[in-house]
Amino acid sequence: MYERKMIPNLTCGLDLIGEVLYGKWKIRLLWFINEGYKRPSELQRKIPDASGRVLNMQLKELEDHELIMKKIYPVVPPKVEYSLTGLGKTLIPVISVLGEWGDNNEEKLRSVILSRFNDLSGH
Amino acid sequence: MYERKMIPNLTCGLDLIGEVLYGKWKIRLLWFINEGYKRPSELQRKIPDASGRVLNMQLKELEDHELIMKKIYPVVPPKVEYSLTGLGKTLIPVISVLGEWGDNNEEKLRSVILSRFNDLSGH
DNA sequence: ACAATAGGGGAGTAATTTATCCCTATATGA
DNA sequence: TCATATAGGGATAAATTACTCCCCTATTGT
Repeated sequence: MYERKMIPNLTCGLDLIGEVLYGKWKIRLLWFINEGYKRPSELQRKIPDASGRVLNMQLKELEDHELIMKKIYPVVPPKVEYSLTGLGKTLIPVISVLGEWGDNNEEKLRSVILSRFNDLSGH
Repeated sequence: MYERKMIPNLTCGLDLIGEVLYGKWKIRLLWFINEGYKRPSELQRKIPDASGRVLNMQLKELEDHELIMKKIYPVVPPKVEYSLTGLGKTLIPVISVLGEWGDNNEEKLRSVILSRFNDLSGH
């Protein structure tokens, strides 16, 4: 397991939210859990670009940060369900704001993001 | 210069905003530019934990993504001023929402973030 | 006997991001 | 003559994140 070597700055609110949301799939995981996709296999099907291994690691971090809860049913084959904690639920409107800004500026953003790639392949 | 090998997914608004805000110092740079700290040396003084080199690279990406504008004065010693574009300005309320969530949950967040570090050093 | 299902984990590696070190240039002031 | 301020960049190292491969558990169904 990887062990961090640098201790993060936690001087302001932006540092704090950054620390818990930074992670390629975390926002999406929170979103889908909020929409009712609770089981790891369901989340995996919603996010096929990520491996199960990686989703699992990010879910673990979300759990450690107390944004989600994990319920393990003692059955075979195993059954697990995630749900948002109180803290996690308060993050949903924040994620909405992010998504809305992206949606509102979709064309412009897609254009500027992709133009950097075109410039690179040009030489 | 590093050249990306994987093309990002840009399927929804969350992908798009993630692409332009992902970067350790970017949100802070936007925030301080909005507060009126326009020159590279001023920004460097506001963010002493980052090297000038790194800030410069992130400023360049913000500029490529058309969130900020760069004005170069042809004087010696050189003078440069950054300012938010129209698109960049619309991001300020979004960043506010992020910061407020962090501020509102400051104690809780600090606690869960740091407890992971304590657990690690425990063995 | 064997595959399928559901969740998980170790080891190793690839991709990416961030940091460090050391240069460039020019004018001003001591 | 030498340090300072100002903005920047190349090369490389370090840190971090994400991925791939292969393994384990136990039960149900074929």
